[in-house]
Amino acid sequence: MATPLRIVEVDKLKTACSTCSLHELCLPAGLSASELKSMDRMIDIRRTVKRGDYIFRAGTALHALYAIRTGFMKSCVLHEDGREQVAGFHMMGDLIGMDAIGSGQHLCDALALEDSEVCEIPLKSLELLSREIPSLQHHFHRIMSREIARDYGVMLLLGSMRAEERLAVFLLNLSQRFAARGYSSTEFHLRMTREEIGSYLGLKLETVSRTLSQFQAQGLVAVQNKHLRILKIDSLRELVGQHGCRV
Amino acid sequence: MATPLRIVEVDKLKTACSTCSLHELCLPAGLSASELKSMDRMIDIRRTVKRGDYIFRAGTALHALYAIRTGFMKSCVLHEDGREQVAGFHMMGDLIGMDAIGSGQHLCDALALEDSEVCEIPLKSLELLSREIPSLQHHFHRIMSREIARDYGVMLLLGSMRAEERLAVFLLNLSQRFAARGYSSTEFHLRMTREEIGSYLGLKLETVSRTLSQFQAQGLVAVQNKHLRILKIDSLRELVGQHGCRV
DNA sequence: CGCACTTTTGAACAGAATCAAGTTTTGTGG
DNA sequence: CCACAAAACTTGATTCTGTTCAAAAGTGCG
Repeated sequence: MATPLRIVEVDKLKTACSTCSLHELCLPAGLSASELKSMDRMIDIRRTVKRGDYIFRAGTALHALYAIRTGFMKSCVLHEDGREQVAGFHMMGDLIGMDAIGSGQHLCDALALEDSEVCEIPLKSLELLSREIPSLQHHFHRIMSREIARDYGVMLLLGSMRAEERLAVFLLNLSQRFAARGYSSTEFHLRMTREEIGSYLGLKLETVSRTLSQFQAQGLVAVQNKHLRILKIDSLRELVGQHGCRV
Repeated sequence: MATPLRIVEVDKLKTACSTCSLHELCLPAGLSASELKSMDRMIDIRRTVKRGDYIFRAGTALHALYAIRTGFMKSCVLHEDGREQVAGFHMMGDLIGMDAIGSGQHLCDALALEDSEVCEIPLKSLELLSREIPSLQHHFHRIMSREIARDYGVMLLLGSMRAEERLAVFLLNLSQRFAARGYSSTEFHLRMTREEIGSYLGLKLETVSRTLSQFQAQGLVAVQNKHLRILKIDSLRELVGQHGCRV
């Protein structure tokens, strides 16, 4: 029996690892003391990035993957003619830069939407250590796979959902990710502009604004600028998939 | 200087490996005889699938990855409410099933659009062998990364392109993939229906049909049923990114 | 404190979806 | 090999969602 993909749960995140402050990468359980030490050696380079700084840019060579310790960032895919689109928003515990392994060059820009801190993880070191620690190897594969799964969810969103649904999915996804990190699932700050939300969802900023206003009028959320409170999370969930079943 | 992503070249494919008949997976060069033998042992299970057969279904446990030896298939992401969307079309040399590593369950259906042959690659074996053969390990990472890069391209397409551009990108992409496999880049059979093309591109089948007719009227292509000939490939390329720069 | 950026909201417009009808192709069984 | 039914495709007319254009109000950063 085929279980349908639940978009809003695509990137469930496990608990954090206090030892190395990396989340996605720290999952492998049951590591020995020496293995943990190797992990720490591998990810010892920390970088602080200010709001607006690039972590990496499209076209530059891949030096390392980056695990986000704190902060919030976006990645943008660029098209030849100058069009760009937000490919994802990333927060504490996310690993970014994996798109560059294939060609050795980054295919997107990654920039900080607020002052942030990242850990550099040299790909060579990660691969080296992966060969010694099977659970790390498998874990890394799972992280890459989850990124693919997330992308499939976005493709579904962009390809077959109406504006209201897209925004609802977006809010539910943020909610769930904040919750997984120990923050409130119903009240949070939108670190990005309406335009960036629109870019991610394949909508214009006006549409995002209008739809948010509509949600507020319906009593689903309370928005004030970047501060958002989800009032009826179940109604939001119902909204996704109920309307616009254009099969 | 940031080099923008060229969608139509996202999944460039290298030459095939005659030894094991796997393409994406066979790239690592300079393997020793014993390493090649290990590779062959790992991928010794072949499966023939008839047109319409599923290779795997969403919700089922991940048993193996599948390398396509011959044939043509699609993968479909499913939404809770029954909506489904084509997430990709796959042909000789492609590796599918990587979305399932994260959760251990497939998130999409994969089914054959024509009689095909696939090689099963047990994930455990692949990870085991990867630890012994660094070039295989890196190569596998590159394959996963390329899938992520492809997804970013699709996101850009779905999020910011108009119908004509989407179809042009689609045709150029097919053209280039056929060319990379030694087939004609200008003349090929569309193995999928208009509806499946539409699903992949976030369009309705009528729009796909109309746009194809329009391309034909403009002398860009010659279509007859599933047979397609690209007449002005440069015009198609110009079409992408020229129009509809809605930044 | 002021200027630039962001957001909201309205009105007109455009592109693609929907609805609908007719045609062609394909696959199956006699 | 042909006949027939089902599936796939094309094309037209209409509708609707989201974009575009525009203007005003609000926010926040330096």
